[in-house]
Amino acid sequence: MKQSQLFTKTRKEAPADETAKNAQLLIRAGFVHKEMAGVYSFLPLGWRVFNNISNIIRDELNKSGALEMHMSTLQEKEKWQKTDRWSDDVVDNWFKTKLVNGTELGLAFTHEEDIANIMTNFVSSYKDLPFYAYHIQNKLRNESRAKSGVMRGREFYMKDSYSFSKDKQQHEEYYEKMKDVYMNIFTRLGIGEQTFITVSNGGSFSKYSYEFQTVCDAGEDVIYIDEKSGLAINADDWNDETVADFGFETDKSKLREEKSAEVGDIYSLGTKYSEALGLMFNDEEGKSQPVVMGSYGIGVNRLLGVLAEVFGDENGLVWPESVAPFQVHIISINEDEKAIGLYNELVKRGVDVLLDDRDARPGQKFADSDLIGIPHRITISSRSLENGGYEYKKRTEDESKIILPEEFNSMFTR
RNA sequence: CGGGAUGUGGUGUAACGGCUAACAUGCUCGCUUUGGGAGCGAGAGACUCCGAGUUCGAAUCUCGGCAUCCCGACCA
Repeated sequence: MKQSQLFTKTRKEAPADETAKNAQLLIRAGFVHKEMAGVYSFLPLGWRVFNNISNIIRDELNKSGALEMHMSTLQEKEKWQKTDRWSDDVVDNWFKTKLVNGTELGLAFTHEEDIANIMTNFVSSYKDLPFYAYHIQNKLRNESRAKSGVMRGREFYMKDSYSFSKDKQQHEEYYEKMKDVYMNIFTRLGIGEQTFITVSNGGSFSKYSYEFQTVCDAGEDVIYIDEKSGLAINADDWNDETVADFGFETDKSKLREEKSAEVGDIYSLGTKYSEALGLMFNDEEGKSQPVVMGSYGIGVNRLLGVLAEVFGDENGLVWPESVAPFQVHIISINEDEKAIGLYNELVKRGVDVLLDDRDARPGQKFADSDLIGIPHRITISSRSLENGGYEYKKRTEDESKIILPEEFNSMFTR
């Protein structure tokens, strides 16, 4: 894409009402627009990153055997009454609305009820199990307090997967596999090093569940990391029994304490939803049994915020290669012809390139490039050409070097 | 939902109860400039969040509302 066509602009200063680093950088660089507290729109650059994150998640989930689908945001009251989650006394963050005829509807804050109900149409035998589905879509929660920029909003995006199994054992197989699938995702997103599988309480369904916590100053959680096992425990769930069950060091001070942001979680749901919504199958003996369910979430926009938090520096955003809005930023300094030539060549090779062809001064182009945070920068100027080629610099490095045009042939493969 | 704070051109800030609400940045035009957010000049851009009240006089004080941020509670 040519930057002269990019309608968003960078800003020198962040709005005074944003204190979170992620929101400050994302707004300054033109990735998101704040609609209201806890509600952000994605602008072209931000949406590219969002989709790159989504696609990595998709890829890994598809490999795990899950199938992507999409559910509705408008939800019928009746389904939620079956699990006793309609009442505002039980779930206090519903957004509810009405049809013109007065029928009450809810705007989905999660989708367990919906998917369990949908699957009643397709499950009747143990031979239908197991199977896995997922969706990536917005969820609406009437949070009493939005905070941390794009990391905790009232409208946000989640990837949620659901597993449907005939028994606990079958369920455990996929559940355990998801730990690896999730860590693969976070590794590909560039935060594998700082993301820890974290023991948490399992709610009413099972004794324990697992969260995926990324070490991050802007996080809302505190975790204790056992460096030896690589496993962490959520500070909220620190108790003698859990510590013993997982063999954690009993002396808290010997563990590494970090602030962290929850980027994913995996839950065993048991048969709570299947029983309530009638998601049953006939087992080998022809006896009716409830399906054993699991749910597995990843916060997509939260990840985008976490990446901005974890990698952003004093000059702006620093995107990992795997999710950057573009792989290469070409900056032309009065050498548009040569720059367009390289641009066309790279585009032909399938590289995502942003070409700064604006009529702007070099200083501004460099500053904008740093702020936007594309991993590779190529400067084409009379100076670089005199030195025999193009000037190349990584966003994460301070020094640039001259690279000959032909050397680019082997570079920039995502 | 409890507690605290703040609302002034697009953005960031200033202004004692008293002149035509100031400065920077961004934007437009002209000239000059061209390797780290250029310089000079000329412009456009505000019912000071909304509504009441106090006062001769309100951006400024009081009350109410709305909005935003922060701490806490909540986070299926």
